[in-house]
Amino acid sequence: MKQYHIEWKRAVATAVLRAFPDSDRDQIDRLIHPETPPERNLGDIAFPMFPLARVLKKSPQQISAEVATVIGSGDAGRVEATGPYINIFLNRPVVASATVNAALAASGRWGDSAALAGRRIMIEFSCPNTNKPLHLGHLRNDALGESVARMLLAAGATVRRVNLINDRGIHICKSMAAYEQFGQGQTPEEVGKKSDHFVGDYYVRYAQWEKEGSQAEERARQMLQEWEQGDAGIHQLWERMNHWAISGIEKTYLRTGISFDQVYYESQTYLLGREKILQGLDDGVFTRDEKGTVWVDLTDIQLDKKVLLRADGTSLYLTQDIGTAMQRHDDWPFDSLVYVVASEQRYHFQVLFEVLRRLGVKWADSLHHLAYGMVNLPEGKMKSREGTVVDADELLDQLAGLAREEIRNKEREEHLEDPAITAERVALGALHYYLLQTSPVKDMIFNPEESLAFTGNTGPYLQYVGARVSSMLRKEPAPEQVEPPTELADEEWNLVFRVSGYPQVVADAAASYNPSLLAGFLFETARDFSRFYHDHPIAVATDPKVRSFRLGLSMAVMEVMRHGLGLLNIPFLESM
RNA sequence: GCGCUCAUAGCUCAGCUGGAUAGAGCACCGGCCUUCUAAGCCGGGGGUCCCAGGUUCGAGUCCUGGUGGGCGCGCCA
Repeated sequence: MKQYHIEWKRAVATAVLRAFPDSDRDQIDRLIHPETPPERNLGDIAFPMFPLARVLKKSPQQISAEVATVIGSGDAGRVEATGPYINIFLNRPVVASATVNAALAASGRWGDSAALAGRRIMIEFSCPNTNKPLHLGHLRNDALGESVARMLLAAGATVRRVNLINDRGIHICKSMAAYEQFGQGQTPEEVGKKSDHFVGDYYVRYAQWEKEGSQAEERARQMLQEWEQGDAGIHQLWERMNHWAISGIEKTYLRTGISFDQVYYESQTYLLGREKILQGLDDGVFTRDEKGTVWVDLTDIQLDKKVLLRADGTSLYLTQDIGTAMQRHDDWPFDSLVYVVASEQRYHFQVLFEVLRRLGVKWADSLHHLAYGMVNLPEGKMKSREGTVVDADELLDQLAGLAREEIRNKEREEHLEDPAITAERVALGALHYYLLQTSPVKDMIFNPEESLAFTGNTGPYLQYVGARVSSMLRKEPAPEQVEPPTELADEEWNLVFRVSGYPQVVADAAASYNPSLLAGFLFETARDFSRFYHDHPIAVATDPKVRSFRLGLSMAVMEVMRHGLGLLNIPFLESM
């Protein structure tokens, strides 16, 4: 649709110049912008004339009337002055066939663009701890990271997904200490438990143990020291339990369609950064106090004083992040690095980026923190201590179970190759749509009942529309290309608009790292199609020319749905 | 206390760079399956867009100041 906007803006600007020969072309260009009229019967593209009123010293109504007369209507479209607006009615049959044919010719790639071509973008997300399984918060992080990565790819960028596994530190030692104390050498296989949950149970057990006495904390701290000193026995235990945790988490990734191009481990990166800080100290960017602690003073930009290195020379979270950022840029020089991390860490990233800037890192301004809000429950915050944390695997099981039941209730089992697989995909669609429909910056309330609903503005609704189109096109395949129809109903024209505007929506959503823009667009597209499907015969239309066009249009819509759902990591279903 | 962030229908959320009567889903009420999958479609009620100023031809959208919620302000990560 963008092309039509540009074409018509040019036409309107030219007409303004002709109607008002004294006006300035550049100024006119700046003052007019294409918009979409609130209602279809007002036109397809609108140009408000308010901004011109001042420079042309005439009322917007007069201007639009005069300009509309100058442009006149032609094959490309009809022009109408409505009050202060110039409204354009496009030539529906011409635009419709051009749009549908472009989408069909793209053979599954309609929506891809070169908007971010040539840009190398690294995106970090997930970053789990190896002491417990993934929970609902991780699912939002993963959904966002994966979806943004896919959108960036579609917009033409070269993308590298990275994960940073938090596999060391006192919290990891806690589950290790509890296992040492109570585990009796058992393995997840022996007790028949998913291995990350097995590890997580000991993390929970540790909390109990800690309440019972002071031994627990002492042992955990001691363990951390032993680990850092390279104690063989502790490292063996550490590796064993990390393996359980990570392999379990990877199963969840596999199940939810999450993947990475490179995985970093904190145990291998936590020492990085120290040298860079010392370098900065030499360069006078940082200061060292009498105790030997290295500081950075950011009070001049309204931030705080922060410690970069402890007096004993050991690193902190911040130190480590400085190191990993540099390491990553060495590993894979990027134009931009996006960190998908909860918004509670905003301050940390401000400091991190500023410290890198002061270290003279040229690409410091290319770093971006994609901060997303918390996931809360209707009754309030998730609290691990109160056991209200929603476990990722359990949630997926629950969703899949309900989807399975729904399939049974609708008597769809005999229509499906494997109802269990379909149920799993519906569950994933419900979850990902639910998590991505809200703007990332906002906190969201995860209402379990609502997330399990399969009607209305939900992932399964989008999947259902896709399945119905697929089913129809299986019975009556679409033509490879369509002829301009003699006329178009509003329901068809709405869909042409959707198909036409889709690549721009993907590019915008990618550039703003915001999958919710795409989610909203796909829902509206699905709704428009449902209405079209309800109101007009498609495969069963009697007029072969009408049938052919509608099948082509349906195919184009299906391509949009398939492509778009893919970007949201929602399985497209041929049948459900 | 300081900083960041959010505030739109009973509930959950949209509202693109300020533009024509503020939208959706859920819930509630009422219609539509001998017809391409009813996980659907259509209709109805329901809103001082937190408050007060300001900028503008025009503000849910931008600015300032409040109010309320969330988060942050560790030599934790």
